[in-house]
Amino acid sequence: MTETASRPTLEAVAARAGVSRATASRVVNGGDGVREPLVERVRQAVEELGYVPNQAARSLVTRRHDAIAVVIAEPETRVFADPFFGLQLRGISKELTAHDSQLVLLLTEGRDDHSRVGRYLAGGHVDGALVFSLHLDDPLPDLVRRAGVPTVFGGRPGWGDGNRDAVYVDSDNRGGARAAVRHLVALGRTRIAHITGPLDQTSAADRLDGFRDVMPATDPRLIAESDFTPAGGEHAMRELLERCPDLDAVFAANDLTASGALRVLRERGRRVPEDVAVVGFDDMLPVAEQTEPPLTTVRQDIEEMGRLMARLLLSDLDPSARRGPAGAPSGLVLPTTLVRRASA
Amino acid sequence: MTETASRPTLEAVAARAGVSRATASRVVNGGDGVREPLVERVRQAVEELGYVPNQAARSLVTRRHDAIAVVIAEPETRVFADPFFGLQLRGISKELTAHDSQLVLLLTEGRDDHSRVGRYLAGGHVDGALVFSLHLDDPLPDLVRRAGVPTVFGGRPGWGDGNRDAVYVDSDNRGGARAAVRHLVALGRTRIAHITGPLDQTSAADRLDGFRDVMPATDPRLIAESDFTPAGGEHAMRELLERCPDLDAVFAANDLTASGALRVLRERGRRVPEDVAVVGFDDMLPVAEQTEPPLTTVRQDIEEMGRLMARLLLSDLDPSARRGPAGAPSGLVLPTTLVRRASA
DNA sequence: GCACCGGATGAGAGCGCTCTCCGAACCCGT
DNA sequence: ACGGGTTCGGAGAGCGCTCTCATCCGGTGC
Repeated sequence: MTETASRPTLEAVAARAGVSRATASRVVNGGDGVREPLVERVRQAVEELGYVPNQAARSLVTRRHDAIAVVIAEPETRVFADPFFGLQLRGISKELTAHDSQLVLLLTEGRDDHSRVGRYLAGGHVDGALVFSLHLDDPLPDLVRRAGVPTVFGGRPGWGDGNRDAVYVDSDNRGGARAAVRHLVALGRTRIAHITGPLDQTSAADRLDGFRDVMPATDPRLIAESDFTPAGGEHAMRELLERCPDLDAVFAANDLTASGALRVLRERGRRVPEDVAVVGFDDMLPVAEQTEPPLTTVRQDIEEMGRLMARLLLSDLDPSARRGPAGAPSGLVLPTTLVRRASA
Repeated sequence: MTETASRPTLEAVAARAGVSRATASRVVNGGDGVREPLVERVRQAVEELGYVPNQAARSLVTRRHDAIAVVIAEPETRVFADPFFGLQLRGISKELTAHDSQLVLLLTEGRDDHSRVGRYLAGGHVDGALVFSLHLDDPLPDLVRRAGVPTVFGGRPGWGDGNRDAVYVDSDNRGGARAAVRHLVALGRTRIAHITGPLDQTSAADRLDGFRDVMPATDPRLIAESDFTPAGGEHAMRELLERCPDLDAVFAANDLTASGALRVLRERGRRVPEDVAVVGFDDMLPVAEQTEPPLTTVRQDIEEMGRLMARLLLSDLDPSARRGPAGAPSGLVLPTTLVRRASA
């Protein structure tokens, strides 16, 4: 115990158990085809020596790494201003843990950093990748595809080039938007405005589509493009009030935007929800619960989304559960639910 | 190019460059002691073949992994409700990238999961660890120490057992709290209350200490223990108003708590900041900027904290820059700054 | 009782890399 | 030109593991 020596090897375990390295290996890897008494002896040796397999040596021969990369590409610092990724990571982590896989986190640092990620993925250091690519013009999906690593995307990637058969998990942005707007309609609102997110992101585009599904003939002046930020929400709200002073509801593409809109409405003396009903999207708790009044919004199960991505990837990697090349479900969409608070 | 064959090995590079594997290796690892023309030839071969070193093979012999673990131990889902860890991760990632190291993320799933992390760290899969352990009674620091992996802590760990010489990076919670309270004093406030965080976390304890530094003789009824949540803040604020209706300022241990307090103050008709001035802590943007009124608070440079942790760990690992065993700075405390908004 | 069979075990060959020798080549001074 | 010192480059031994194969065992059918 006092020895600073290196960790025990399989060899040592085998010696202690009085078996060959091969048998020891078999036991360590599940023990199939080894008779019980031997299994027991090896197990005990492992225990006594505190043996932990050397992953590097193992990878060298198996070419598996029991590790997957999580790539988060977001130039903005904004990324972590919201709990979104954190929750996804949590979901991913849970699933990976259950499969004894490790999570290698790759954050791209600015626009030029993509090649580093590409090189890493192509380098075969991980068994697969979960990629969060939010922008339509993001070079990342392409890069990843070329790296030839099994990949699952978080959020529907833009339909560039070869992304049509990309595997992804997304929440039902469109359906959620529909639910939100229908809720406003049910409230008797007729002049319903929409503050969009940046439309180069599929989530924002899908939410806009959902809005249009319910309000196909809406006055274009009731739609203001924005950027998912509170400041953007304020700006858009001012614009909308100017263009359409008679609006009686706002569906904001996310909670941050909604909070900005709320502020402007208050400032202009419009009561919420009496004069103007407001619905957000995301159910970003620290925001949605703290607005004045608390925000009615659309919740997505973000952690579940992460978990699902991981599960999908892992099943993709597991040869024993290989899905047919055809008919593979390439997109998985999680339901969203409306959370009623005070704002609508 | 069409071949699905495995990636090129050093052997292949060497062959193509017309040198031995050893020389190729030397070039790949910096090229010291190899003459220019050969270096060039090898570089070119690497380029042409798209050679990427097999990290597993390399680790097997060097016993380095160029990877560090980031351990985040937080039983609550709360963790990612705030951008704190995200920003730290960003800082850490930046620093690691600059050193060609990878980031392996380990999230503990509940109380019983510590042993898994301990095993992983002890397993020698990573070169070092950055550990976020927020609770005084957290078993993690102990575990990590026993795993014998070089470690830097994020946030001052509790002074349990052998933690006295733990290396950590923290922000100046105490100093920040002092600044916050001094600001309130400068505003002429005399009945200043403090809503604490959970006092089993060093950050909360340190902030309380800072409060006491400035208000040593404060009425104990002006201190309410809470839990860093908005709901907790509401509860504490109600309690405080009941006990001390004449209070004219509140220093909340974090922004979430402050937002809850703000809501109660508004509900009770106290004007902020006229009747009661409020200061928070963290400068958690989505919250602090959105409260009504916007929150005066204490900002900490979280990303820098992450970066510093990584730098510290890496320099610890780098034998060429080995610091003396004695006199090693074990704690690094980053400054905090007061951000004035409208609430105080 | 003997050839035969199937399953459990061991021997050994690598996986791709680094790094320690060593020999070869080259520099200088004389 | 030649010896002594310096580099530079190559050969080869592993790092710890998995996995194929050969081996060996006990049992079965005739």
